[in-house]
Amino acid sequence: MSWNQQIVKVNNKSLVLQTIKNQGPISRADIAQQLGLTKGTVSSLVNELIEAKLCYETGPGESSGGRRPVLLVFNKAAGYSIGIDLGVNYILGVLTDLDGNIINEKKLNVNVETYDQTLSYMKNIIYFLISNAPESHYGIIGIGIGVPGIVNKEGDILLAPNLGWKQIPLKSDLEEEFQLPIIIENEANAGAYGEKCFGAGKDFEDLIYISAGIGIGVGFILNNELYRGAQGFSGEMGHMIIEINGKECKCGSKGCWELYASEKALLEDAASLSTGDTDVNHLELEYLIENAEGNEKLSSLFEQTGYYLGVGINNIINTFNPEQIIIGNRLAMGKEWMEAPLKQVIEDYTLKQHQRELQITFAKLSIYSAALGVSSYATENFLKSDILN
Amino acid sequence: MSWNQQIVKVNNKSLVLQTIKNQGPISRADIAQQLGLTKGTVSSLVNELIEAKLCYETGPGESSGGRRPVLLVFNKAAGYSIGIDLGVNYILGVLTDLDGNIINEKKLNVNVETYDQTLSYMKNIIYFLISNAPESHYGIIGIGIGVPGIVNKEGDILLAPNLGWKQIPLKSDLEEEFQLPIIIENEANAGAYGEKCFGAGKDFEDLIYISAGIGIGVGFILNNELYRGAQGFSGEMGHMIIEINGKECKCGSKGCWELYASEKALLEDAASLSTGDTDVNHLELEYLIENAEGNEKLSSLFEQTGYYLGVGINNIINTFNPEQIIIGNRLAMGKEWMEAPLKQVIEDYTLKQHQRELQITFAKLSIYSAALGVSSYATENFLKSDILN
DNA sequence: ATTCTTTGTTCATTCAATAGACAAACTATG
DNA sequence: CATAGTTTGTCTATTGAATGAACAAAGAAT
Repeated sequence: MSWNQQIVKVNNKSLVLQTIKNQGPISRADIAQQLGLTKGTVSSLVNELIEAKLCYETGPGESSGGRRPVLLVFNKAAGYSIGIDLGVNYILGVLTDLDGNIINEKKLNVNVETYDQTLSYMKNIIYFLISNAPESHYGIIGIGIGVPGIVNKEGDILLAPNLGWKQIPLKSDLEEEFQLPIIIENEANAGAYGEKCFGAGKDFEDLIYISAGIGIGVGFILNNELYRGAQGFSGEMGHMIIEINGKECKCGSKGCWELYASEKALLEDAASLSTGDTDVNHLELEYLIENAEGNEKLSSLFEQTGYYLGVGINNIINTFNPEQIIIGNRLAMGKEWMEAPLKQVIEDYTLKQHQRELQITFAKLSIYSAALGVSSYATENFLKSDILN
Repeated sequence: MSWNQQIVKVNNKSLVLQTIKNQGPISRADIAQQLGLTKGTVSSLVNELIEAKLCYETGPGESSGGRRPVLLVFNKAAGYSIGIDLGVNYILGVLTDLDGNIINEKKLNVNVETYDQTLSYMKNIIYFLISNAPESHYGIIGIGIGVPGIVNKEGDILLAPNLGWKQIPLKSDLEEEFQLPIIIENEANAGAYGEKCFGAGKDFEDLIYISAGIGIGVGFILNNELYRGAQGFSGEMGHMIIEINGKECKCGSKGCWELYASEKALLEDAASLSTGDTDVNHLELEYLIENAEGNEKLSSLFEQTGYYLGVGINNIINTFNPEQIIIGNRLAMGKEWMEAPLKQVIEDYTLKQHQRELQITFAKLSIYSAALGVSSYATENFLKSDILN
């Protein structure tokens, strides 16, 4: 609520740590100048950070005409974080250091069915990652889970249509099992955060991440922070109406964006192409992408999806005026075919002012966006926690 | 950048002032308990606020079993703020005290034409309000202007289609004239802020204000703050595509929301009703509303507009997961006819989770939303400025 | 009349940042 | 190579904002 000296100290210590983390190796003098603190203050804060094993001194740096500086680096191995991407037909777990480097990973290609079954898969992955983690001062500092569904702020999954789940107390189940800080996040939010921290969105403050998979979800980074909405359900833009009286959607509405621009829509259209070869096994996105070259029907299907993606993105841009749009999740694999028609829609339709200084890119972290996002979120929570006291 | 004792003091003083402003009359002891500060700290901060004329002691309050408290009240007359709503066919100016009460107002019903002409109207209104303002310690503390167009963060109007303006340096022109802090804000943002401070949105943290007039603009209050987008152009949702290959829009796109749900759309449809009575003078919203009763063609036109408004609002809700939607500006006058169909669309189409704990209302401040919003914004800037040092 | 509560002030204490002095370590220069 | 100038990092006295405890004033309760 109110402010006092202790809060000042914690905030300044956190700023010093962030500076070392982002710009290290860096000297005390440089930190002081950048943050506008005195050298003495920085010295004492750094000493506490060193004592807490959050950073350490490395060799001396280059002199710039005087005494050589002692360089400080962030101790990325002070602990390890776990991120899980719970997909519809896979579970991907990563163990990362505090800088977000993947140290270990495990992927299970399983179709999610019952919650109990899936929970046990997840626990196995987590136990595997924990038991193979390197020794460290803080050990495992937290676990983040990205989930394709509607998650409230308490960490319950209210609804995950593509998993067929409802009302799942995932956070408390995992807290009970692991006695560690647990973060449950919508998969699009997780992806947005991942790309913001490590991927295409590194240098941007206002970006929108579009998770185009079986369905479409959207994650918002506004003013450098994830925006979750009043109850935590923001970003369900797959159900934005882009065609009044359009196709009927399972959600009860009509003309929803994801009926036109999702992987599911693409696969259904591909099936109805009925080239005689309607073997359902071939109807996988990977297969379609491989075979689009030279197949005009298929490639124009991708172009159509790109067009429809562009329509929704037009709406997003006019709404948010973001600096950057990142297209991620499985459909991003079709970049080669979709990028041109997508950008054409924006150029033709979107308000000109919004197009200046706007970047539209595809995700850089491929399948790791969401897992790295939640892992990094857990790390950030840890670095802003009581360890600074 | 970094933190120190002075910042702590300013923040605490600001908190004390806000507490007095929102909850006054209140005692020093109550403030201390609420903010978690000691009585001594509050005492000394309050004394400085009294010295700065920002609050004063009023009579003693009721005893709760001991010494009677000295009650403090915010000095709403320490200065006055000016808010201007620049409409397409009117200019409304208000002078408010620091609590947002309207002390004086002046409305000009003029059709905006050239910038120079309009600027001179505005200056006249401002001079009128300034010269008739009561004596006060700080005098006029700032001027806010709400503009129906795209405004950048520097206070230039980049584009105001309904005024026919481009690249107008409004802020610097006014600063030069009045030597006062000037705030230029998009009209929808201004309205959102007004309703948040004084109207339907008082107790909400995440709300969306829909300014449905000739065009449609939208203002976002997210986490209690106005969100403006990367460059300040957020909320241009009138150009959200809700019908692929729909009607052509002047913006270059097709199927834009405001082609279906704005006042302009309604008027055009009404004109094409051609009941023989196509006198253009009658084609004013006020006239249509008055005559809708008993006129089925007209009333169903309003219902249709309500339906289309609902479609866009559905998209907004699924996107933002707000606590509240406020429909404002001129179309809000048609509440009687539009509310039911509008809410029906939401009930039928919007994801059920988002509907819980969601309120959809019409603006409470009627034509004053925007003017009060910018005036209040100027006030807030003043109360968080150097006067606290 | 006495005791207990509550309010608001005062003052010594605490603690984080600051400013400035200083030693150590390095560069540049004649 | 000796000297002067720079840069780094530490140390110490000082500043200033919040704290906590004591206390007087004012009222309630008995």
